[in-house]
Amino acid sequence: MDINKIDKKWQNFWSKENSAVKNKDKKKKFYCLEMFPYPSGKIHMGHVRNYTIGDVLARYKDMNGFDVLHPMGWDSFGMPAENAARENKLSPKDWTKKNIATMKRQLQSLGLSIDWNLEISTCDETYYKHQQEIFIDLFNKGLVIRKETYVNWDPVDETVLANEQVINGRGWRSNALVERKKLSQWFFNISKFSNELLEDLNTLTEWPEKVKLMQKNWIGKSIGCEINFEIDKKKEKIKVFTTRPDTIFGATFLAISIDHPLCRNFEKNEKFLDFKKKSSRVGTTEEAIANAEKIGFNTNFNAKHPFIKNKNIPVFVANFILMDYGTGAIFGCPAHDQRDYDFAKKYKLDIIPVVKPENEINNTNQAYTGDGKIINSDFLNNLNIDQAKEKIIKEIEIKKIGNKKISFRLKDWGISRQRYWGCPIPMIYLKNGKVVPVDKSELPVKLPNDINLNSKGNPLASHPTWKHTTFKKTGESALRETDTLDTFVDSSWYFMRFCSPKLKEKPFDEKALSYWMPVDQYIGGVEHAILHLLYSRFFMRAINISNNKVKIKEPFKGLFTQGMVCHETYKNEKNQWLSPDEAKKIDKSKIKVGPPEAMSKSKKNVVDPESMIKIYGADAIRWFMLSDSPPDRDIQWSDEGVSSANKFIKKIWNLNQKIIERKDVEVSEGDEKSFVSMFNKYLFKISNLIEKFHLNVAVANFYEVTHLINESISKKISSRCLKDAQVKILRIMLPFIPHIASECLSGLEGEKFYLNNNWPKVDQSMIEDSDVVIVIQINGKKRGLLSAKKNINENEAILEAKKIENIKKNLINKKIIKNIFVKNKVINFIVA
RNA sequence: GGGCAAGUGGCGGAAUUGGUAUACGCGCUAGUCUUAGGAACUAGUGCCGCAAGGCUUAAGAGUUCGAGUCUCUUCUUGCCCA
Repeated sequence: MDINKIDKKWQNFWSKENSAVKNKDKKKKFYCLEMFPYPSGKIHMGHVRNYTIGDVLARYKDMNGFDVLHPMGWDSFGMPAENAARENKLSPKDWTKKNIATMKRQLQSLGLSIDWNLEISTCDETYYKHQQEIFIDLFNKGLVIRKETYVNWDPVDETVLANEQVINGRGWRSNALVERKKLSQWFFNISKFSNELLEDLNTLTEWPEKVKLMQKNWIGKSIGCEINFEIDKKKEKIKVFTTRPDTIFGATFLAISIDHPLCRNFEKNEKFLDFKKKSSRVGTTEEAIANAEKIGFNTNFNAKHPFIKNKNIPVFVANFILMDYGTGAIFGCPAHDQRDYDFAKKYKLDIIPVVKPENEINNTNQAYTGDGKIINSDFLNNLNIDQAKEKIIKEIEIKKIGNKKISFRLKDWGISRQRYWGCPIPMIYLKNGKVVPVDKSELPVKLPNDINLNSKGNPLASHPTWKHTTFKKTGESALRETDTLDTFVDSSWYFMRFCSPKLKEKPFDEKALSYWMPVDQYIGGVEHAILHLLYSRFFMRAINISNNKVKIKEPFKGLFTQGMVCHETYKNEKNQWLSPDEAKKIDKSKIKVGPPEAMSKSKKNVVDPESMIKIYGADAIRWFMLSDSPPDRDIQWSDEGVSSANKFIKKIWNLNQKIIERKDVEVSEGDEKSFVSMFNKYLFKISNLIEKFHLNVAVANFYEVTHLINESISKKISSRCLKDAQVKILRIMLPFIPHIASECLSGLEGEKFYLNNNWPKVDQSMIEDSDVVIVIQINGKKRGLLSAKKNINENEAILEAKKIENIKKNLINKKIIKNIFVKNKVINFIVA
């Protein structure tokens, strides 16, 4: 058996006979989608796992009579192409093309049931042209806005980073310390949908709770209120946002952001400028701010406490207040907020407790943020926190000094990137200062090929001619926007494009879209739980607004997040990482073995899928990926595991040969019947397991059923019956190990086996048992088993149970107080 | 610091509604065949014990005739947020 030959044979067959293999009478559509890869060079084991899981489902649904859409594409814009291009002297386009060719070949060598006719690539003009159209549509609907904001500036990559691209104050790719910079940027108005995106999570019943919770926290709805504080010496008021208005009587200071308008008063104040410098060194992430030392600048203004007569509280500028959260100002209640507490301690401000904990023991070295009764608060006293919030908001509204306010953590999505290898933003700047969309007839705005990637900053901006254009309507000269779109935009609608990937006139055909969408099962890594999925949910809604023929709101009906592929890590005596291959060659005593971690190039604990496929064949790799762990948990790569998968593949083949060659034997009706019964139970069980994504358990049952058939070869069972079973089991194994299953099936049934590749039907009459095994317990401990007719009644069962030797023995000299009888399951004798 | 998961043999992991804990795979042990074995096959393999038997799902309590599964407390690990 030449595994590589078999792999090739069937892969060729599938690519040629694609439509013939597909099911003929379709009942219902099924859109099976795995997250498309970034073409970084080669596929890795994570891809193998992701796409194998998806392939099992796609093939399973196909065999069950669904009209299956199972496409693949490339998320092919992005910075690595630029970096690699600089190093390799290949243009980003050529580098990307080369990688796609390699990875496509590798994916095809896995035998995936992907319809490659639908392939798309986000860096193709034919794709990004439509993205530019969508951008303009959204702009015209007011969903694209331009605003000046503070951004996270990555000084190494010279680009703007989204908050989520900043990890521990550093750029996610460059690892450079991120700076604050004020820039004019394009934004998608995602915050407009905050509440909807939050509320509609409830409709996503086929999403993991974990992911929904992460999205919920990310959107971060908080109910609070705004309060206007009067300032002495000044006419204007300070508007404060708080989620804890119930603690207003504990307010002992106001704190405003460095970017707050009131700070203009100190633009020439040396002390303030000094303070500003100090605090800009702290990052912009919430985490960095929370961990940084709290420092402040005393404005010497005083604010009037709105509920306590003649009480004034000082106004500080503080480094832990962000202008783009709430109103950029808060009232500080040190007793019940840790940041305020730290600040108050430092500047010796009053700390007035207003919430009394239910269970005493108030640690006075920190703020108390738990539940309790309100104290020291005039008309709020004795209320609990929720009651107090409600009452104080009412009071504030009556006094007309503020109002209830719902605020969200979710910010608008900044999409401008100062990069070359991305979708050009189709906007132009007119001489009169207006910014208008490019005329749709002029799309796509193409990326130039002659580009100098070694220029500082944005290569498109430094291109000599590219940005010069004319405004079609008037013919006047104009300048192009030189920023490109965040690549998250590319992946926010690719699943819509797959519904009509070749369509030239528009991004998608509405009919095709409403037929295929939503994606029935989306499969990918949990690392995209927040951003990609949230952005896609936003896009679907935005397109609902720009195109009234589209009615679908949620793009992904079902979501499955698979675990990572892990491997032990190895270090040599010099503390350098070693690859598994290198580690094998070195004396074991000289190697430090670390715990399994996600495969990563930096730790060198990677295994190359292509070389594994060459050695073991695609099926063995697929089988191993599915067998060792539940799909949603991490899996640990092991050589033993793959080699045992390989053994199993060989065993299947050998078994198949035995069945083909088996002569007819004397048949025992009883043997055959019990075989068929057991076999049908497996069929039933395995189908259920696949539906529930318990693929590793399905694999375990495949082992069992294979053993069953193997053992039955020497029994008095007709060859016709065994062959029938073998055909059925190969059919249901086909989604897992399609090459060897097809090879064996064609051996059993001839080349045309695929014309009838429906999922085998379970013979329900064969899985109903006439006998059951009842567990006999004494005082809850198992003491015996009773085989009996199904539905045996209590009296009879107890009589039979007492005849069992071990039960008799254990009941000697004991008084039975009570019998517990659960039909077909258990008898429990309670004895004194 | 907060939220959410999870904790079952030497390892990966099974276990409809509470009803035979440890399926299946790896590893290990012994044997058969072989010039050889990192091949194949057969048998065994949770722990303690010679055995009878007892114990066992992170630890401890609780509910129940009966708990891996439900409740509470503690510990540990992972993820997300701060």
